Amino acid sequence: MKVFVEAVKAVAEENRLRALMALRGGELCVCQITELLGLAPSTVSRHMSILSRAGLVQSRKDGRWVNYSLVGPEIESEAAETLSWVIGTLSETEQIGADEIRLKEILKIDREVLCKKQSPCQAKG
Amino acid sequence: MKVFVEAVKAVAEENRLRALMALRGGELCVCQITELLGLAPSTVSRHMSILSRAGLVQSRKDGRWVNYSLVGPEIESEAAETLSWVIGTLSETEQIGADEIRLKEILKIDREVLCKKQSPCQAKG
DNA sequence: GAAATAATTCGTCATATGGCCAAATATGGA
DNA sequence: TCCATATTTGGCCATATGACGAATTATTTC
Repeated sequence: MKVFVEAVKAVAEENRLRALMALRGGELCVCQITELLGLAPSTVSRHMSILSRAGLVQSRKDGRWVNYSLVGPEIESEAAETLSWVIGTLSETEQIGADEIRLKEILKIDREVLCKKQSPCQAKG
Repeated sequence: MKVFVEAVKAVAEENRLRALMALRGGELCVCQITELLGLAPSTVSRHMSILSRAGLVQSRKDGRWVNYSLVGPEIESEAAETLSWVIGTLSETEQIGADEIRLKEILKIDREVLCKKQSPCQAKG
């Protein structure tokens, strides 16, 4: 029950749902999700860690980047079931449709450029 | 999306999940759910109104009592889908099993007696 | 090793949530 | 009408949550 509740709580938030839906097309790094959601990178990181702790996504480190992806349905768990259900049920809303379009644009941008755009001057001076 | 998120938020709470599962056997009044969950009647009422606003349960007034029941799957809505999914997925946990047993005992008690037991002396003096 | 930088963690804030009690609102019965 | 009483609503409190910016960590590159 605890595990199930944790998974349901994880998907009971609009920005996290949008992130999950965006991941349908394959893994994304934090800065790409950040760009899509229009939140601070730290906020997105926290959201992704909540999804990860709940067992809905997994992360893969790639140099300085961390890529998140959906757990596959072959992982038999309440989390994975929750994930497939959410994806199957939510599929087409206005918000998600708009996100799909914007994500395509975001994926055209080189990741380096995208990230720099977000923190144009981390060290000032 | 808003509707879906509201439904998911509604089921993302342990006591509300227990209430929903208890309603599988048919409608229950607030005092019966209160007895099962061991919370204050006002708290249970609030939980039920959250479930109701989200479209997962409906209420039927019967004299002084208010009976809540699950919305049927014939109501095609994201809320109803959420409900069937939760019920199908959560089905057997330790907590839910224990609740089933206790609910059987609770249903043996006359509703009048049960309610009086909960507020033994509303008006004092 | 030092600089750059993607991501995370920490500190803080505002708001939401879940709990209770007390008061208000129905409703049935005397 | 007045009383009893099942439920709801309002007030309050403690804790959880989501947001941000600042500081920290990890990793590549010079």
